[in-house]
Amino acid sequence: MTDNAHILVVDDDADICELVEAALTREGYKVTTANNTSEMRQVMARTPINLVVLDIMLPDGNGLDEMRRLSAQSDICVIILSGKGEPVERILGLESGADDYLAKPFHVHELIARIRSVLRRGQSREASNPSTAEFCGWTLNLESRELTAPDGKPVPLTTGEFNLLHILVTHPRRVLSRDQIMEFLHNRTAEPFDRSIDVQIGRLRRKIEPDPGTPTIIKTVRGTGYLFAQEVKLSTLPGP
Amino acid sequence: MTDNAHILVVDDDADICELVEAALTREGYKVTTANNTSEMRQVMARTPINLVVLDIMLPDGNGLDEMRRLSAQSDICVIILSGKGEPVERILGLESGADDYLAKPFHVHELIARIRSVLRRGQSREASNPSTAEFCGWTLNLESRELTAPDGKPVPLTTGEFNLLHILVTHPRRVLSRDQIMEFLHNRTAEPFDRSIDVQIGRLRRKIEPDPGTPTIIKTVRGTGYLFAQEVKLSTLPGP
DNA sequence: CGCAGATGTATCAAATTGTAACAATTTCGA
DNA sequence: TCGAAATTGTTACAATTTGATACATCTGCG
Repeated sequence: MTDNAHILVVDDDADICELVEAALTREGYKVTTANNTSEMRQVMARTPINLVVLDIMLPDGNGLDEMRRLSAQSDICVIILSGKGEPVERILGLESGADDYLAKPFHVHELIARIRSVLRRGQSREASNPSTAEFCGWTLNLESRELTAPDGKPVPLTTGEFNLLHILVTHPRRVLSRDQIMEFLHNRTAEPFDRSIDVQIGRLRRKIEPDPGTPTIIKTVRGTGYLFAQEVKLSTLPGP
Repeated sequence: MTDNAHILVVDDDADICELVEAALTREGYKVTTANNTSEMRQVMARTPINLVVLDIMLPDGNGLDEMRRLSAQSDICVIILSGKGEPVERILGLESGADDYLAKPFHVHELIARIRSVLRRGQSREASNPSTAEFCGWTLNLESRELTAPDGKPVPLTTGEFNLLHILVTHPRRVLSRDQIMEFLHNRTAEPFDRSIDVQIGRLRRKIEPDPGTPTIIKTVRGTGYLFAQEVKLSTLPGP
């Protein structure tokens, strides 16, 4: 499925479409291109697509709305392309349905890497619910609630720290708002001046960031929320 | 057994029932649907069900109470469907005897994957009523009620300690609320300021944890209950 | 620059859990 | 049946975890 995925590239710039199509074809993917929203809709109506690479700045209307509808009902993955200077973070909230994003201009290699990553993630998501999450050498066991450092030593987590990290690693490369996190943890929305999430994020950072002062794993997205910035490998270990 | 499992889908939304039924039937499962709690009860009274997919937001009362009783006594697996915004801990631990949960709206593929996973896991539980449980080198004989340390020495357990360890090892990697434990041990619910479970947990930890100060086998989930964190091998025949 | 809003974080108070000590209860043998 | 020993539940207090608050820092903007 991953090897032979069918990818739809949607961009109004024909040069970009051509370039990306060539590169992805070389990688062994089936590729179709579309230059606007209506073409995209047509293609998707008649062809089973696994992943869409979508420029959000299309001339004929907002592809995002369309996308949201699609990704809500199907298993289609979405990678967003955004113009430079775009408030990327706002687009990448969970509601958007996007799996990853890439800012223009981008290297084709980077896009290919993201596509692989997203497809792999989608596959394992489909496979079953993960029991472990690996990132930057760390391993979080979601069943036994144990965190293991890159050097193999166990790092104790409190209940709240584990729960927070749990949400983050299962939604990597997505900006999670404080409301979303709060809802996930306590089924309530964040009060106007609620800082509890920030404090917990801080405590978690002190345990897993190499330099908590300049975080590289859990990044802050000012005005929006937090982002698990590293790649996560989710896997399902146990099987009789 | 896994291949030909009989699944009961309980949801008040007829569309969802139909959709899920069609998909699961395609997968080769026997499927029955119910639109409310009383229908569910009727079906379960006359049909041997292997797994229940249950919407917790049913109009006619809380199916969870019913469910808890069932799953405590039988081998029925439960997958909860929840509206979004329910905190995971609450669903998977405290409230229910659920094996997994899925937030609405969900992908049918995702549900199928979870069902497979749960049935696979549940199979070993179902296969037998085990006579021994092994974990981290320890062996608990469920018939003779004897506990053997990794070094082969017998460790005496009191009745209460054995019963507590019994429910823990037979529900590994699942958060058990104090209420659930209390119900299992004494057939009553925990009083508001009842600390007896905590004390017993502490006593058990002192006997089996390498370092009772930082438990790795029996973990606390703050605000919810306790969790047997390590893998357990249940077997029917007395261990070698 | 300085301001306003947002985030980082030390500190404290409240809630929850761990545990020692003791009382109540049960078990079991004489 | 009685009583000693073992077990269990209760209570009080210690330790930990968590959320709230206050203030320090940072960021973007004029």
